[in-house]
Amino acid sequence: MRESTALDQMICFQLYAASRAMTSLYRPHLDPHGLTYPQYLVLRVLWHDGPTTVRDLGRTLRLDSGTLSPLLKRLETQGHIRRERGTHDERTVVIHPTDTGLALQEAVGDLTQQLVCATGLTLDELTQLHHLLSRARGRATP
Amino acid sequence: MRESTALDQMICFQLYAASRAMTSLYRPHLDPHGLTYPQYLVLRVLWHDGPTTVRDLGRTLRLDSGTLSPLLKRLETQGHIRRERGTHDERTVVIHPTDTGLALQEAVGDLTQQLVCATGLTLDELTQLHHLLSRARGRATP
DNA sequence: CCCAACTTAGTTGTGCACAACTGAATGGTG
DNA sequence: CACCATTCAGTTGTGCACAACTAAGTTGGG
Repeated sequence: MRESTALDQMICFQLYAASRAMTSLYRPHLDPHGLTYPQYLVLRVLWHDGPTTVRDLGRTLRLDSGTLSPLLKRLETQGHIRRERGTHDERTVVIHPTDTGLALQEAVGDLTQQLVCATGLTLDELTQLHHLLSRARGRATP
Repeated sequence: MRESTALDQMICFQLYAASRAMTSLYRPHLDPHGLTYPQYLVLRVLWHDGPTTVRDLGRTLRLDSGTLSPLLKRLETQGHIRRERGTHDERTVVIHPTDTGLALQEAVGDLTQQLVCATGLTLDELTQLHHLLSRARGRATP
């Protein structure tokens, strides 16, 4: 454990490392279902909000079409989602979860609880962390 | 600003989004020097510690050789580093910063200060955030 | 009505991350 | 000494991220 480097003082590196570490905690739970973490995030939005445009997925997850388009193509190939042109705006594409896509919600289960435990932080600390991250991100992404 | 989704409750998503947002704050400062954020992290280690093995870079940054090898090849092509076989252990490769690599330290300057300000968090909050991230990451990466 | 500015989704190209693997070097054990 | 598990750097293949671009659709001002 090397704590002497100036790196360790850098919030950005901490975020970078913590984000990858947390994602790697999700991997063993998602891999069996053939999902990646970003794919899981897309499905979570669909589970929660129902059919959603690519545009709104991008707004919610802060990802652009350059990232989402190929990701959605893979989810479509796997049979988890279905694309549909918008009716009153032909530019938009509405992403619909399929039955198998909806079934994944039960199959994957609630990972949040387990992974929150894996960090070993108390509920208070997690709330604090959540709050600080929201504030930091709020400024960074106008 | 949509705060109603269950996503917003997820620490992991917050980390994921905050990490990308912070990295994007570094980008305009690093782009002019032809550096990416991970390349900048490698150089920071070299500036601080001097010549370092690929193995130790990986330990410090939590990256494996699959990520570092091509990254280091690009830094070498740019003339910022130099590779050298270890003397008493022929398996290791020691990464040396070149003169131009060292010169980048002055050229890039101290970004931490500016970017810490960009988040709009107080010093206390940043210290808290640093502490919480260290703790969360400590458990996640044994 | 018309067209220029904008929005939307997709493509292309580059550079991470990471799993799985390769091959060379090392070091301990019989 | 011989052998074998381990370590180290690198390669291969897949899937994000993101900049820059394209093409189709929409919209508002003249």
